[in-house]
Amino acid sequence: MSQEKIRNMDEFAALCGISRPTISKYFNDPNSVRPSTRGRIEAALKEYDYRPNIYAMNQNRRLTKNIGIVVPYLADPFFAEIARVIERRCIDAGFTPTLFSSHGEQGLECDILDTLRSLRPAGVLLAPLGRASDKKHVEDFCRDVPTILFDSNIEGVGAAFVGSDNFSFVSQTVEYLSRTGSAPCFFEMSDPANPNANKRRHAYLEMMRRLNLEPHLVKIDGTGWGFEEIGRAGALKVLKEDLLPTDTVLCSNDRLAIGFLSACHELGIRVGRDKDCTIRLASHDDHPYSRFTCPSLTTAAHDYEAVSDHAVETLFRLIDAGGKLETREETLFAARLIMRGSA
Amino acid sequence: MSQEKIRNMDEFAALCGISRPTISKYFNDPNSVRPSTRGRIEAALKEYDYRPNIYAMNQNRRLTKNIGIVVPYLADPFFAEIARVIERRCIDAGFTPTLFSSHGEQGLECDILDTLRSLRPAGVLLAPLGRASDKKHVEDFCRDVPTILFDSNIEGVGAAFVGSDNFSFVSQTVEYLSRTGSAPCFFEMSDPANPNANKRRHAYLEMMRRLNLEPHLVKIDGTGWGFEEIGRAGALKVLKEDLLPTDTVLCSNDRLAIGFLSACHELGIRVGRDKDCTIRLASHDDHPYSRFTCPSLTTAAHDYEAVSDHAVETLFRLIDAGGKLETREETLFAARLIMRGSA
DNA sequence: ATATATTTTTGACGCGCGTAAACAAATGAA
DNA sequence: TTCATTTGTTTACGCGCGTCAAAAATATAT
Repeated sequence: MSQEKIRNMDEFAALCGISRPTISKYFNDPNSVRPSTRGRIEAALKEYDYRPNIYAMNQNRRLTKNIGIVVPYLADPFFAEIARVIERRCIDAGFTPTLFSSHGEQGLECDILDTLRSLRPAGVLLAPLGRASDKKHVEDFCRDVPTILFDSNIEGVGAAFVGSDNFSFVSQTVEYLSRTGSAPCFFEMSDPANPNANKRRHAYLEMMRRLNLEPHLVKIDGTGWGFEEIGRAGALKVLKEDLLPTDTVLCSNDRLAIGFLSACHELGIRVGRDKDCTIRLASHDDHPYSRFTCPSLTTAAHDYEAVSDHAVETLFRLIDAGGKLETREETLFAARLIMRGSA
Repeated sequence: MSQEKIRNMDEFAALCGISRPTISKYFNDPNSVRPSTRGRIEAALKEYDYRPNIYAMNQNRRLTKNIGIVVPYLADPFFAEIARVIERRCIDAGFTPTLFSSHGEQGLECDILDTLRSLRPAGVLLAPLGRASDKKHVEDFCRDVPTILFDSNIEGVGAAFVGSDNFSFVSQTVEYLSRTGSAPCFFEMSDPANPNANKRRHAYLEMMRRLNLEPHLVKIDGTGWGFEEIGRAGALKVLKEDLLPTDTVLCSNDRLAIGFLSACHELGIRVGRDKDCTIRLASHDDHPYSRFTCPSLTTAAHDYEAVSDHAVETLFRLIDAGGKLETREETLFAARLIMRGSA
């Protein structure tokens, strides 16, 4: 490789023996130039390893090749994992994804959207905070920037929503638990941040009604995104004060369940299907750690692949369509029940 | 707020009744203009909510206000957490951090560094993959871009290294375990990706030597970043084949320990300090989930705050100094022993 | 070989802002 | 008031690239 540094596209074009506009065209879409010239450019590219200045590119392009990915809480491995898959797909499609985490804070989510707006991205994949979101702010943003919501829906906001079908999650766990033992109570935060939590509660109530069973909601206190600790503290209280209406517990999500298991262990309560167990516990999400809990967690799994794939594909369609879809699409993917040791 | 959209700094300057260069100066450093003019600018800013075009800014600035943060594996809550803290510090200091995850892949780490190079960041905080890194590539990068390494050191690369003192971790756990029961064997991957793992092994051997105890290394197979599964599989094998030389196990890191606990539960082996427990287990890192395992994990904790703070402060010093430090600094922070249920 | 379609070149302008120099105005102390 | 100092204005240029129109070169079909 030659050592001389190339300052700009003009110099590189001169070294190629090709005009600058053609080089520019190549970088916008390598297939838009004749194969023979493409070959010459790529040969020179190997030789001199030139890269166009992104800032100059993005300043003049009407639309950048950037894609924003926003998740509510990156320290949650669930989001870390889904972000990883989405990131990869964007890169493979020739885009430049940038990852942001709202860290559970409304102010930060707003800041991120403002920053994102000035990045003029081709599109954005946004998993909003949910109830903690500044709804108007998100709405305004989505009006200006082609955005797909995922994981957590805000009615009417964004060009499309891609997520999981909460009823599918809960119906499977409730059905399984009821069929194989006693019916579950539903363990959740009294004031959940995520709208999925509300959908899951409704699904639980609906399923119990269909099965002609009496529903029991066990609501625990706590705010923020430290779900494990909230679940642990709530479970300790409920268990100590003997407030559990059934011996079968269905947690709204896995992170609460992880806390619940911790509390059980602390109190010497055995969880699982075995004879010496007094509690059965199941949950939702198939959190990356749920297979390593003690006992491993019976849960309903997101179809990670399907959600990420479809979210990304919808975004690409949206971008191709110029930022507008005829109608707002909502796509929900079914859950898959994963039976493990806890129930 | 007025509705007319402002296209550029010229228009905004006209609306302020102030010249464009002064506006430009303000955005580079609000304190560089007289308080009275600053007030007028900020008043107009509220009125018209103008934001300068980042691309045009960065194209012309000799140095951008961007800071790159690179971690080896974002789905590991340990890195997610440390990235969160660092991100916040950068924002508060007026920089624009961008987060990247190498996802455990050498190729991706190289790509990220290339991308980062063309972003012309003011500085980079890099936690390299470690042994899986393309050392030459990282070295080349660090020569061109002001970079602080953290978490995982590469000798002589980057302007400084900030991390934890592995000897401090291991000495405390080994001392504690030996004093309160039998001496531990050391449970680790036979081919660990992270250089910290090697330092920890050496520290274990050294501590055992000092205490006049016989060391035992238990090495398990596995590659990649799925440490929990590797730890679980390894522990299953070791436990089933009765290869454990002692009843006290010290894991190289918490994620392996989480897998180990999972295996123990599967085999009906009780872990902890109680009379009916047959194994004591301790580890290192104070992983965010280690307090929720069953039993909760006795571990040596990173001083997250100190590491992130010092890494960021060193980077700011580096940036102020124009990208070069007189000598390469290495700062290590001591661990704090956290006694929980597992040992 | 000729006509037609495709690709490339040339030349030029614009994007929005950084920055420098020379000058004007405001400030503050003597 | 006067002079020195800070702060702001004016003017002008440059950054690296997108993009357009017209002309030239090349490829494909007849």
